[in-house]
Amino acid sequence: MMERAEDLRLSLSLSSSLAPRTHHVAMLFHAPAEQRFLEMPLVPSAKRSEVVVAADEDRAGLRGGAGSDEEDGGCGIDGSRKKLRLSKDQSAVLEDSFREHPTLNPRQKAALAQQLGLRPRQVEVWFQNRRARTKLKQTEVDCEFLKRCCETLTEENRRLQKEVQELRALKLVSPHLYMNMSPPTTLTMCPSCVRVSNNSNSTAADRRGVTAGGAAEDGTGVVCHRPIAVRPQQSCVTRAS
DNA sequence: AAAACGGAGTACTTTACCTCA
DNA sequence: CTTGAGGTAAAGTACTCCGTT
Repeated sequence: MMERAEDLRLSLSLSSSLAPRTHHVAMLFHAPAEQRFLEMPLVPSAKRSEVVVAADEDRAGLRGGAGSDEEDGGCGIDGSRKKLRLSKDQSAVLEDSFREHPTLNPRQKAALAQQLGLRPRQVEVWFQNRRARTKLKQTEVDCEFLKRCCETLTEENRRLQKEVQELRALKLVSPHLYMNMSPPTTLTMCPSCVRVSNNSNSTAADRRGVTAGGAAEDGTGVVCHRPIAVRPQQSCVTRAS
């Protein structure tokens, strides 16, 4: 399906490196390459129908030089809008150019239009739509990333809840053992808790930071699951090695 | 400094065409 | 072979932002 071919063409990687470009495009523009867009490997649209390709080639043959914005509105005799399909070559050149700079100045637009035998307006529209597609893809990638973050935090939360429950049970069963046990080492220190953990006068229970309720209060009313192994520079969710 | 204006960009929509069941 | 649904890309429209006058 066309969708899958498009997906390949638009597939985003988090690499910031740029793929090698063809020379004819690089020579067209003198502005420095903008690298804020992600790499999008070019994969030829394999499933394009023969009919369309033939039509594209016909059109490419017919269109000689650059058209103007006024000429050939792309409408049929009855006023209906005729849909333009860009040829593979045209798309490839536009893609290369897009990787070079996702926005065009008027000179670049005119040069591209002339090179491809398109109207400047068509080049402009292609870039607008291309930016929209890139943004959409990036949004999907971001969404996936946040989903994974959410799953990780949910799992971490589950684990911590379980740990609290186990400690509560242990305290009920054998308080003496509980007070003398060495602290679990699965959590690192939350920076906001350093003040409390550095108190040298604190008791073992204080250092453990777990009250009868399973959590400690720092005097401000804020419940704080206190440190176990202190690492001030790391966040609460960082796992000790 | 504020208003008017134009150019360029984005968001959203429409339309034509393609693929597939 | 035909048809309808769903998807995609090209193009249209409305709006915002920003620099200039």
